[in-house]
Amino acid sequence: MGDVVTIRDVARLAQVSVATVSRALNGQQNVAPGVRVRVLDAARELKYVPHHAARSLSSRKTRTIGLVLPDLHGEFFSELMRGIDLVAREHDQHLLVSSYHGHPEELGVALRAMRGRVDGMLVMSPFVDSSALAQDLGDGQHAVLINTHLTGVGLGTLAIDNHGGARAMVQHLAKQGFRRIAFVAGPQDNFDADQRLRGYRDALAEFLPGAEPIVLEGAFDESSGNAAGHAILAMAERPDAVFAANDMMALGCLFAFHQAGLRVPDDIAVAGFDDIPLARYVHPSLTTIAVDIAELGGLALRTLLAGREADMPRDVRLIAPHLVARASTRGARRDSS
Amino acid sequence: MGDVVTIRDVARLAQVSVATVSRALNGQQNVAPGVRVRVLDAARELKYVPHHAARSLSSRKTRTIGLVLPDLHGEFFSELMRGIDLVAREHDQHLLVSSYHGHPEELGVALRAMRGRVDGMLVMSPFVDSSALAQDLGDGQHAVLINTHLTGVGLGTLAIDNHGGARAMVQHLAKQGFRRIAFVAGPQDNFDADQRLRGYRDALAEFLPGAEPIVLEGAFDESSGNAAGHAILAMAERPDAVFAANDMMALGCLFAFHQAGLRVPDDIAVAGFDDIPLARYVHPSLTTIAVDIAELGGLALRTLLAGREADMPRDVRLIAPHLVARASTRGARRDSS
DNA sequence: CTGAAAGCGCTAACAC
DNA sequence: GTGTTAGCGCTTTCAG
Repeated sequence: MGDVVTIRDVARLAQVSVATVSRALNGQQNVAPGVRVRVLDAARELKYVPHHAARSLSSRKTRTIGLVLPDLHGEFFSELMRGIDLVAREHDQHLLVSSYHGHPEELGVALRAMRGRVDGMLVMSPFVDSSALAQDLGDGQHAVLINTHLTGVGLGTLAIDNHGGARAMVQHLAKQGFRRIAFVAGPQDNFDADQRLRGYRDALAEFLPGAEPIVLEGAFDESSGNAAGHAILAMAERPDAVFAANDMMALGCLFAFHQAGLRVPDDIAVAGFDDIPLARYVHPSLTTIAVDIAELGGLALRTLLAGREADMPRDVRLIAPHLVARASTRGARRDSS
Repeated sequence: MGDVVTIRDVARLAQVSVATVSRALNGQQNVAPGVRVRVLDAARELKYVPHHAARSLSSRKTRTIGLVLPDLHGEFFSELMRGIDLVAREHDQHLLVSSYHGHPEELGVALRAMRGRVDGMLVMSPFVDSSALAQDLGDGQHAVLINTHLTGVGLGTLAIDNHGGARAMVQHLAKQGFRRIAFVAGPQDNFDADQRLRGYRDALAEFLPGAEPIVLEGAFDESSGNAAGHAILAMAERPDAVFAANDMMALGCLFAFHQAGLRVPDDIAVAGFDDIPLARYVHPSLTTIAVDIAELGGLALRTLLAGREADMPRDVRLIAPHLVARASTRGARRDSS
């Protein structure tokens, strides 16, 4: 147990009081230059490191921010964390990570467990109904929501513009000459999935008035996408393009069509959403909507950090994704508009 | 600022002393049943949540473990964290995550910053020379190393058996009938890369005695793999198989060969290491060595947690990876041995 | 500029 | 069983 060296030891060695040590170490101005040097030397010699719990108990600051996520699976969260970590480091903040493992009912526990450990938190709750969140966030906790649908609680929110992204994709497909565009939806209780579906419907009405929406169920994973692909193959009047609510499902479709001997995009076009790394490597490469997830995370933290000084922006800020046109939707016709 | 409710408020409402509140809330036995109920009710009514910093200052426990990583990029770290998080939750531990962004010199800072914040830490330092680590870990800090080469400091280590994995791959290639097996190495200062190279050399001597090692430089990324692929294409006496030290480089090779019109595996076989998700989706699907990263992380945490009670195992425990044979190394001949 | 001292909110002896 | 009290290691008035 070598970690017994406290501020007192430093004070003794430097022949000053603990108060002076504290001031010197925290870079305050009212310390005589010579004394400061003595303190710093003593601290270095003893390898003194301030004890965090003590410091945060008395200063009421933790210099750490909490990150409450639904899960830790996959590339989305790793990218999100990376973006957050970059900004955290910039502001010398630590990151306390917690996942509630897809169980919304554990979200409250996770949030409460952060009391006294963090100065603020970033919370993500991708469920359509996040109202339970409001209670656990009720008190003066600083928080910013990520991709979470919860308004009227005075919290800032950063989210991906799913509606706009889906709209851009439908527009692209229409421009490429596709006329019967099917949509493979995501989980019903997922807010992102819901917005993408709405974007599809709205854009269809806008760019292909008269075209009927063709919506298939899906669950954001490859196998449900594959199933949707087979369902499409079995349709009497087959669509000429499929837009899946995320890339994994689009890949599932792609494989279903491959197996059936269809050529993509000649026989049928396929598009996804997210731009996962795989998207550019499959054959044909997948047209999709790219989201800068790291930016989403970084911006969320910046919002949180800024909110502690000024008033927190209470609005929903949307991150605009962009279309990445690849081979899987290369158009039959070339009507430019 | 609703978080002003302290243990005192609960004590007052429940008409007991703070000590009793503490005991009741911490589930100690010496509390009268009726009193316990009163305390619990009061706590619930006031929405009391213990203040972490205060608790850990006085109890000298933080119930959190630190995770110090070289980076947060990509699937390896996300899987590692997922495995760790699973075990952490099991033991009701929080996770403080910190990355030193590939700068070994910042590792010490990261480690020191954890003082008083964690009960122990999981540290990963993939550099061949991790000796600087020893100093910053010198005191009685509980720690377990992950994929880190540092012996003699009395710390447990969990690592992937890179040597064994590379050996298994060479054996597989030899069994498939390949005779001139080239190796695309990883960064020189990376410990995993170094061990994989050794495994290749040793296995070559073992399974194909007389065959000369053919080693190309690489940097663990796709472009260096691609460059190595082109270098191989330019060789007078071309190898019939390429084993890259990781999957991304193997993919780079694959694309180089595709571009050159070579057929894999008929003209040349390609193999990687890691089994990233992409590996099964490329064409031809990539033979590789699969590592259960989540298990690596989970086991590391278990080791850390166990070490606090019993004596920490000071040895290096190796996680055995396994061969995943796919299309990219389908053999020309069928000599079984 | 510096020191003494009062807490921060909680746990853990130690009494009763 | 329960209350009193002394810290945990640090920051922060408040004097000087």
